[in-house]
Amino acid sequence: MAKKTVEQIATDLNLSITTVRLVLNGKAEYYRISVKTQKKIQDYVDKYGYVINHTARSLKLNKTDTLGLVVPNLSNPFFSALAESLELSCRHKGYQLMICCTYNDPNYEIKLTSSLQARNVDGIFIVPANKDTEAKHLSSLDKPLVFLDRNHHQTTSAGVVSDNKGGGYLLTQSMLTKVKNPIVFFAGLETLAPVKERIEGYIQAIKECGDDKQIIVCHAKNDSVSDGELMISEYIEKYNDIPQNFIASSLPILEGVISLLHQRLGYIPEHINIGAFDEHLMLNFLSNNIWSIKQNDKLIAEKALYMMEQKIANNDYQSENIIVPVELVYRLKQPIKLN
DNA sequence: CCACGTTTGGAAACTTTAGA
DNA sequence: TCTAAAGTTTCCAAACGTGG
Repeated sequence: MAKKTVEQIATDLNLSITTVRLVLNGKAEYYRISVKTQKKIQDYVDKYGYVINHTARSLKLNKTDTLGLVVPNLSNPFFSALAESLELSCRHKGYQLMICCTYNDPNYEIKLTSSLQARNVDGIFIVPANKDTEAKHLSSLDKPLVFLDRNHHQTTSAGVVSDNKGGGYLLTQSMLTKVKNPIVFFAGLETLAPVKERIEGYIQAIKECGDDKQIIVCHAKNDSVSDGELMISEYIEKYNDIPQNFIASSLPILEGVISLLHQRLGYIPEHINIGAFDEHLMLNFLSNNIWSIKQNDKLIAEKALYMMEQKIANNDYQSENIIVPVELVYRLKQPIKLN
């Protein structure tokens, strides 16, 4: 069946385009279109259907009711959770969200954002790869921008991030109450602001504990499972031992670390104390003591969308950087009681 | 310079009402 | 009953950005 345009309906019913449009857009009451006419149009639509042409609408209105989201990837569960929360928030407010992945390629990130702009999205949420790409977006895009997850401290930018330093501090401090040996920090890419901040929190907590504990930070090339594996195999080679306590700066890194331990040993030693950034239900199924920092993706999404709406509504909206609190989740294994 | 399909402000066309 | 005013319903034409 050929799709019907407003014009087609108007022609077939001997009405004007405007009248049909008003009824279709629910403005019939306001413009007091007669019930007879309304019914005529309604019956026609019930029979043949009508799908609005958003391209034409956008052409006229110069807005698409579409927002863009640029994230590094969706395999990191934090980003998929964030994308999902944002998608739900957007849907709730009548926006369609276009989700794009950079796969950690800064050049591709630039291409994606300008491509979104070319498609006339009303605004773009970006998880920027680094300070340079963030600056580039700010200077070359003229759409409202809201940065997520990473704060590179640009004065003019709007952003929503988690309290990463606080999270690192909280996590380390809590582990220290239970742990004797040093805690190793397995970190993703060092240039990423959240990683840096989490390490700062870790170092501060260790310094404050006064036990003269060692600070050990290992860096991976990237925030990926394979680089996590590589990082711990280098650690094992260097220290000729597996770490007794460690913190992973992201879930992909954690996956890499425990996956390599599993490959090498055939199991994950239960005595290892694990600290993780980003919460995941599957952590329930490890037999270790586990502390994890849960980011509030829902709140991040809500704040970010609110900010975006402010920016869309008026150009001189005062940009701000919001820091969203995190939550510590722990799973301390109780010894099994027999009898 | 038109075509695409929609939105928009302004106005035409028609109907009802009030007053004489 | 007639007329003008008021109220109601519908329509017109231009514009949006880009490719052919």
